[in-house]
Amino acid sequence: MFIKNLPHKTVERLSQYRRALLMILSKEKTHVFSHEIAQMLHITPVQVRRDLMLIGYSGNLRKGYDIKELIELIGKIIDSERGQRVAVVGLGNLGKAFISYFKGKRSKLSMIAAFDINPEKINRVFDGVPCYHINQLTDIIKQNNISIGIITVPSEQAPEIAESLVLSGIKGILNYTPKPLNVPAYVYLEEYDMITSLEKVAFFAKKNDERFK
Amino acid sequence: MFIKNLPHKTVERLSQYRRALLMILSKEKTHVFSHEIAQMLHITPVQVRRDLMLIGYSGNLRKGYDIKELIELIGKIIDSERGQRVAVVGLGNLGKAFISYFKGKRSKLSMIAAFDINPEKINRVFDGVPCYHINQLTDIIKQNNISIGIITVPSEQAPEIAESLVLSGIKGILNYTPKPLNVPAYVYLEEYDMITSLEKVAFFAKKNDERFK
DNA sequence: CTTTTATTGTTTATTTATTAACAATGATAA
DNA sequence: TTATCATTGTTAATAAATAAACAATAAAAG
Repeated sequence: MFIKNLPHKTVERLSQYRRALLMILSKEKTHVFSHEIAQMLHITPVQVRRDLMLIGYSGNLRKGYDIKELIELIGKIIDSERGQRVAVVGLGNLGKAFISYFKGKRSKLSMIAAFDINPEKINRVFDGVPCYHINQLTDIIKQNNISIGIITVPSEQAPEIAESLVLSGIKGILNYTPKPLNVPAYVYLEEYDMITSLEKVAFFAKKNDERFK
Repeated sequence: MFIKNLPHKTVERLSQYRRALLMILSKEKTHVFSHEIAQMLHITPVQVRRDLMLIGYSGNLRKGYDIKELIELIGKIIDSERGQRVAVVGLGNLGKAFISYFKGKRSKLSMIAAFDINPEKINRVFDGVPCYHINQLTDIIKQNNISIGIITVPSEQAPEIAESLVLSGIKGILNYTPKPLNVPAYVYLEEYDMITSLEKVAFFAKKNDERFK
């Protein structure tokens, strides 16, 4: 399904809507109102309705949105029809955390491989994901048509890993190291640094505190 | 130091500027141009200059910005003068990742305590951080005047942990579970979900790929 | 049958964030 | 001394994101 130029933030929220909807799906409810979704995610009902408008979904005036239908539609929009395969590079704590957290999550993404240099980890399986030596990276990625790479290695090694990933034909990179990477324009890059997040929380917590006291 | 209403994004970038500046500080350079900072972080030089304008920092027309001075000024603005203490709740892979990643990072934030329910972890020290049982959470937080909490427990437990943190007087929470939390307005809450990030990368990687092929 | 109510869908307004434009500066070279 | 150059600092313009406003609708109540 094709919708032109969905805003970045809307894409992010669609993923969150789906997650939230899956959580309440079990609870024998079949429909949900925009303000209920909004409350779950700390946003406004207008925001929700606007996003749903953008993806062309219509709810029922009296009952709200059909949960199952909406989950399905979001999938049609944000998932790739043929699925996408993912690899984690770096099986330290963060890499392991990602894999175990990913485990059992539905969706069209499948975690295919992990890479490390530690001999104790290589050729073992972690939460269903086999670990290979980093020097097999290109081969495994090409063979399995893996299109997304998650970088969780020590930051010094991040640039060379990124380069290998790009050369192996990866399409998107999620970088969890504090080292900003350079990749060609045809590779989508997202960077996240935990310390930056923490410092942001610290700043606004301090500020908030001053405001409320 | 006080600057009124620094934009959210600017605060985030200030933290990144500092990180980047600390990285190049060693390299015997004393000054840096806006376009150099920009290149490191994949943003525009104007963005950098604008942010620095907002915090009232002036560079040298010919030499650029004094790296040490700028690092110091950013510290005065985003750090709390008296420092802030941090605790991690949940010592699984993600909690451990956070602690080990945090280790050795300067800044006015100090990691004081970790909490878990696993007896094998309790009363041990991880990367310099002592682990306590969760039922000691309130006591330890109050005793040590901890103001920031990071939640890395399984998502079902997140709401009760958040509640305990709030009752213990925490000022800011960084939630890494996919369960959105509710906290009073005087507590600053930041939520991050790895799967959402991954789905976003998957979406834009797919889109990018179509555009470039 | 009419009014009230709660909701959706959409347009318009506002706010926030980014980018463009350009004057001012002062070192360097002509 | 004068012109050239690369840079900063700031204002103005644009774009992206959010929120407000409100008509349309259909169920329920009177």
